[in-house]
Amino acid sequence: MATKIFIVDDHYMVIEGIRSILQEEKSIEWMGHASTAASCLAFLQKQQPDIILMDINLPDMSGIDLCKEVREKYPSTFIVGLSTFNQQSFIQRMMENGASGYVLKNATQEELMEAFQTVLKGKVYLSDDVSQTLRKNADAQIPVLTRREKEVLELIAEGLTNIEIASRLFISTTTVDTHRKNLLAKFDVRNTAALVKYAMLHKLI
Amino acid sequence: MATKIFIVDDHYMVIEGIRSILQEEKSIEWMGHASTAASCLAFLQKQQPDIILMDINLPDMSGIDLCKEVREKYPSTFIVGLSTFNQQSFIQRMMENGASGYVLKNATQEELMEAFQTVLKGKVYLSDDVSQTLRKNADAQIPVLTRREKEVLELIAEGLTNIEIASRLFISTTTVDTHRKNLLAKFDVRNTAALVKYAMLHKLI
DNA sequence: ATATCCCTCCTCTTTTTCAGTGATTTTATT
DNA sequence: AATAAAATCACTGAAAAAGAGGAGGGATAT
Repeated sequence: MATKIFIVDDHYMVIEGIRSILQEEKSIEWMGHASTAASCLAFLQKQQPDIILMDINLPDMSGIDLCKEVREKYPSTFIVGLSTFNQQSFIQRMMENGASGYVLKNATQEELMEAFQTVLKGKVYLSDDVSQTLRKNADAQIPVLTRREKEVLELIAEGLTNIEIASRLFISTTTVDTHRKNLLAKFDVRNTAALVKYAMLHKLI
Repeated sequence: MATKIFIVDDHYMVIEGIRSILQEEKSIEWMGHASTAASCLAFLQKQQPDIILMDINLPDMSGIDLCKEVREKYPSTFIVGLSTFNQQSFIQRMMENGASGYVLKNATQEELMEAFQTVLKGKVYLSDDVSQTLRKNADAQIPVLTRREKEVLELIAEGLTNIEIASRLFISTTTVDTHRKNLLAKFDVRNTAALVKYAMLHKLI
């Protein structure tokens, strides 16, 4: 039985590329593609592929969040993350949300096929570059932020002062200050500038 | 005579996608592709295509800088920027550096062909989404930074204080402060946090 | 029930940034 | 050689953030 593959990516060129790569593979059944998270979810209500190749940058929802939702609703469908970004923060969060693999958009046909075979066995597939990135930054785990910390972080990055943030969130300025200090500690940085850079780098804001 | 096309992009899937899209076009001659700026420049020493489709994210050099270099050395070759990012900062800087067009990676075959035809006539082609983005942010031009301002900005984002930056650059702290103030003014922001966010957003650091 | 995490609030001191003005010297550019 | 742009330095005062420490209440999970 052929493996049913579905793609979620908003770039026509990438879709065409994958289609062209998989065309001659007899063991693959191309089920189609979606360019938004919404249309992906709509498709899944009718049919379930074996594997979804999922871009992490989608117009309506983050692929990272979509991954979580799909895994919860359709646990029998495996998800392989697909991205141009070889960054541990993305990979880590994608895997945390139930992805079975992660490949980059420069993956070859062989890599892609190997990823599918590995994932179907219930194992995890990471391309060489990706697993290298993970190993390299094994110590530098991205910190997990609380709901409040995220809110404060976003307002900080927008340029608001503690006083302004406090009045926006209806809390005391000292509380905002505490959150700020916790953020600095979690990210292991010395000041706001480095904090914002770090957060932007890992797409936390 | 067929139009000679060359692609610079480090993503195999995108290359395959474009090749597949252009395959049936008789008017197009596919000259090949490069996945790094270096191999692109090496190729150009031997052959000159009519149009280069150039990704702005390359492993060894920014496509924006590569664009400038190629335009200076080979003025008869037109360049069309290619990116997933529909951001005015990228588009603007690409065009400033001599690109004749800018298309997104979700461009259709028709758009691509239209882009080529327009560019060959010496005109500028921007896909609908892109020109819309430019119009929308016509007022919010990204500021041009001086060499020193860039240096200071980078050190600020790394979390250094004025005193540290001063000693790193062998200048007075008041000078650093002046650069800092100029940066805030140019970006029209109130503090470091917003400055760093803005700079990261537009990939200036 | 008790341990843990999150959110909340407080004081005090030191350091850094922000705002406003003004000015001199280099370095390009025409 | 003239002009413009960039880089350099300085002073003052106000505002904000960073550093250190302590503390209580509420939710949740084991």
